Amino acid sequence: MVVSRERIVRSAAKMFLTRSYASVGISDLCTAADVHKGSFYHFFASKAELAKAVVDLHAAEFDRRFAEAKGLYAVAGAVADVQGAFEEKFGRIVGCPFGNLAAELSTTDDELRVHVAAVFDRWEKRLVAACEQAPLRDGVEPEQLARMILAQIQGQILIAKVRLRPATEIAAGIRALISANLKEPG
Amino acid sequence: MVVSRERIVRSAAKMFLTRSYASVGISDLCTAADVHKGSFYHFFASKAELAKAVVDLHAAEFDRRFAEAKGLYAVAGAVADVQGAFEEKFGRIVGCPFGNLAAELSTTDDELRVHVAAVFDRWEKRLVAACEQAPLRDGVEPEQLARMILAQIQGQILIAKVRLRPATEIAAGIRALISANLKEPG
DNA sequence: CGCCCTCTTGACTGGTCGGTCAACTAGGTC
DNA sequence: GACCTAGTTGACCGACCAGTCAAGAGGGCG
Repeated sequence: MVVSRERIVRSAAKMFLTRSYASVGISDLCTAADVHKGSFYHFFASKAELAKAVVDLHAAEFDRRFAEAKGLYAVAGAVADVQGAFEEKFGRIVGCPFGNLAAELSTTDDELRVHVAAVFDRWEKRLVAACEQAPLRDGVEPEQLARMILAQIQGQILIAKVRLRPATEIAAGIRALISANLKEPG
Repeated sequence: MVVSRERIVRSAAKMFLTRSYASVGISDLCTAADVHKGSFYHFFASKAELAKAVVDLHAAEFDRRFAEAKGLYAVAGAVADVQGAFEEKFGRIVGCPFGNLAAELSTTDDELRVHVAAVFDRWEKRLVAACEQAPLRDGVEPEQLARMILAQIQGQILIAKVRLRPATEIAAGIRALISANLKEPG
């Protein structure tokens, strides 16, 4: 059934977020997903392949949320919503699913690195589009601002994770960056 | 001798940067540091203790660099210098030593998380001081801007690592953030 | 019924992991 | 010389790791 594969990916997504990639063993994972080892390797050639599938799962979820968000501030809101949902589910900020995996694996698993890079590229493109439609202050380039917003999102999330700060603080930082670059801070 | 302990920490710092914490085994490490396992455990109670020592090593290096940097733009320059040095040494952006370890371990090793959080706190305090002496645009709070700069640094480094971009791009993002919040962009 | 195919089961493997240990060396001190 | 301490050596440990595999279950289809 499709169900088993999905259970595996969803369990992995949860466990990679609350622990880390390396600290989750295939056996742990199979127990959590109520699946046996052989089944796991029926669906995935390796643990690394699973990581890519987890990225795809999160990317699909993010795509859905971002499609609804119109305007720069809505992007900040979408990030805050997602992080807030994680916070509620896990009791703390657990980091960005992409950023976490990228930070841990991008030096050792180039395929995953490229996979995450593609997510960031798509994300940035959408930000550029939103920037182009916003009333930016003179001299502010949409591409430059989009990259700054993406970095701000990743940085705020990482710092909130390390400091155990609430998701609301993440959103505040992103909004402040946006308003600093608009003609009429809204 | 003191030399052995130092060789271990320096090797670990290098290997954690170019690979990751989990992917470096104690045996790998001992080989690289030309030390035997027993010696390692003479100096460190566990691998986790080593991680803290590595953070301390990097923190000392950063403190030295930052002490010289006067003014907000100098901070951006200091970050660029450090990342540029890593880039030259390793042939690519390998990430922030603190951010990398924090991202990988802060959910599973609370002591390390606190250790890195302290580094960020000190770093931020210095940024606040620099912001207070800078001609900020009206309505910009030094504390808020300092947190944004810290997040921008971490985010830019992480994204550069994932995308394999040069260190110069990191500096550009940080400088753009600063100039967007100054009265007279320099 | 027999055949195929997808999915499942769980025992198994070889290797690596972090960590332990008892024996040893080398200086310093009295 | 006797003793202490700091550092070194490398064999050793049990646990766990990612990954394998042969056997089977069960549904669809002729």
